[in-house]
Amino acid sequence: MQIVSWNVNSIRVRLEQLTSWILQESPDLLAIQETKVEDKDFPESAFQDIGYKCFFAGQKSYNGVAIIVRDNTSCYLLTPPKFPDQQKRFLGVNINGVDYVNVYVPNGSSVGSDKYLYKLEWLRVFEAWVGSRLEKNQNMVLMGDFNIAPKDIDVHDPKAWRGKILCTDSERSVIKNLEMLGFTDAFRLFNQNGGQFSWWDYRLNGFKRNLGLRIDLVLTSRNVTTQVTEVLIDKRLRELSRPSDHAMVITQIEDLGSAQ
DNA sequence: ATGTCGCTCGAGGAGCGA
Repeated sequence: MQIVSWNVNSIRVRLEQLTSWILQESPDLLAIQETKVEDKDFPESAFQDIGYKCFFAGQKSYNGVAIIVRDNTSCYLLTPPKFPDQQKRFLGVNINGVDYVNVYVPNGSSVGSDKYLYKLEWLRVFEAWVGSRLEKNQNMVLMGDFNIAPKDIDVHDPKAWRGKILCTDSERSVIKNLEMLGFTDAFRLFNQNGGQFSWWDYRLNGFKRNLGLRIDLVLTSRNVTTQVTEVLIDKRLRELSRPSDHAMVITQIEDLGSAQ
């Protein structure tokens, strides 16, 4: 099972990049964030034309998530948590007994702002949902744009970012709490190096200078972690003209015998 | 270094969010 997380930053602008990539790589599942499109305008047929089907939860202008799978994939949608409002940031499916949960965690703007408080509240609801869901199903993959750099090694300039948005102890404690539930930051199973980022600001020529953060994560539950064989950050689409500001995270998971 | 994108509203460019 090859699964991909990508913050597309407008699926309409990046549609050609995305469908071309799918045709080349034939992934099994894509979790897409920041589609920025209402459901009635989601470009569903572009994926149907290449043999994939879509689930999507969108809104005008902001946010929006989608899960794209092969059209013969047998799956059902998960019931989302009760979040504080209607922003479209969560979409989960179950395939062969494994939950794939796609999240676009609020950015939080700046520490202390209303948006920051909303982010922490949203994360509290999410964390509680994960805890209760785990009691029913121990096979879980949490993936998406978490808008949290888990550790200083995930930040190009930890001193400059210390205590700033995406790097506060309050945000990072959410990752630690999920780890206490048994989840693992799968990328770090295979790569302990610094300088490994998934997002670079469009400004300041951030990508070419590798001024990035690793905020796009795949967190696997204990049962799944043992089956993960590879996690890569694929920067190829970030190198194209008119790129998203995020790179893809690609994860390979072997079959889960116990999950069937 | 207020830097760059994408979106909306509405018809040109300001304002918002990231």
